Amino acid sequence: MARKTGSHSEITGPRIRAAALKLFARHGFAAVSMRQIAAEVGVQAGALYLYTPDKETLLFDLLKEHMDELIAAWEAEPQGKSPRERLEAFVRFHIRFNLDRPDAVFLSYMELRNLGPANFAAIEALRRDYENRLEEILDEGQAAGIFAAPDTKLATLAIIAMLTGVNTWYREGGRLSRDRVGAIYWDMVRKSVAA
Amino acid sequence: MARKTGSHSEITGPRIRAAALKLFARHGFAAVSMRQIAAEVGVQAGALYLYTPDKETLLFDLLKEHMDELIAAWEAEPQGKSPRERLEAFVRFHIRFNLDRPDAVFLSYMELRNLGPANFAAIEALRRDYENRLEEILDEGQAAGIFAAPDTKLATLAIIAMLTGVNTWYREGGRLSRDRVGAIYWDMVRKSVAA
DNA sequence: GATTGTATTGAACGTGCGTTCAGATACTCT
DNA sequence: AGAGTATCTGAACGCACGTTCAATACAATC
Repeated sequence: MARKTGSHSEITGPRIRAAALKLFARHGFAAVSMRQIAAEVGVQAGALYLYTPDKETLLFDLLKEHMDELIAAWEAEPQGKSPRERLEAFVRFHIRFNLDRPDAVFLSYMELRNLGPANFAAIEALRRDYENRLEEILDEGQAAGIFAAPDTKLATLAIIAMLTGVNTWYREGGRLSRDRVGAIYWDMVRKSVAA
Repeated sequence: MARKTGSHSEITGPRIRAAALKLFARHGFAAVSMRQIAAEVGVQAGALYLYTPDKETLLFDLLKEHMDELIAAWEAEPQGKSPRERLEAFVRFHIRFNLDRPDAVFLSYMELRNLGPANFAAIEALRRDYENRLEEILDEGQAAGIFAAPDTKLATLAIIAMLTGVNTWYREGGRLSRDRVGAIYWDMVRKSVAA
């Protein structure tokens, strides 16, 4: 046996990335073998190397793609006029975006240490880029006198940690809808930096 | 060669746990081999099995010990009278305790998935126990009318996520002292649930 | 100084790892 | 129909894994 009927790289490629994302998120990068990923796709391990030069690059591509999507999605979001409107948009956007991609979010926070120095630096830079969007909102509000965060850098990190934490407990069909969760977190964030 | 000069279980046991904690936190549970842990201690891999029945139990013992210490330390903390005093004490305690044990905190959040169902449930129960301490403070304050969190359960999770996030960026000798960080976070937490 | 108990070695077990590659089959284009 | 390209198999490489255990050297007790 060799090439399989109906095989196409535009189909197999995405399926490999999807399988890797799911398995890495569930069991951890180091605990997942190339053979397991291949089995999930229904292919032999050797075939994966048509789509990635090695295992680490497969992880890196997933993380890079996630961060690029995150930043692009935020830039596509309608921007409010006031810092207050922009902060509310950020809070609701971050929760919504992350709840749509639990596996990728989990990976981004857990598996950075499995990257080599260059790949690690690339992802870190994207993360800082995203954080800076929030920090700028806080700085503007601070300058306008409508926020009174004791330290906008720390407030940035505190808010992002708080929002990202939603992914650890939120379950679809649970006590609260996504919108309700967004409203509750927005209330806490708003007050935490209020003047 | 067999037994080594100066060898004692009261010395080797803790050294094994310390080496495992350090390596698991740095590289991840699955990525660290028993041989690496043994090498860090200066012993052969077989010797580890005098101190643990298997690798997973070694991880579980580290997590269990950390959670027990966390709860015991909080109970040993002087309890303020008002909910406001107790909340401030919690915020400062959590940051301080976690900054003292970065490796154990990291493990507790990252490696739960490497536990079997029973061990996982045991750690989860301890975590919920700890979270309930904070939730009770918020409920008391809410009843007394001095807090106005929109949802004390979510406020609990949000505050803990925010505080635990300090471990991801704090570096000794950086821009801010631990006390200053505690003060800044207390300001944000206080306002976030303020009436 | 002999005896008993404790701590460790070192080799071995079977298994699975990431990765490579020659060969084989399916698709695409003329 | 046939040539050329894209896709995948299956076997193999050397290496490392978690765990077990008989043999053995040291420590503690008398």
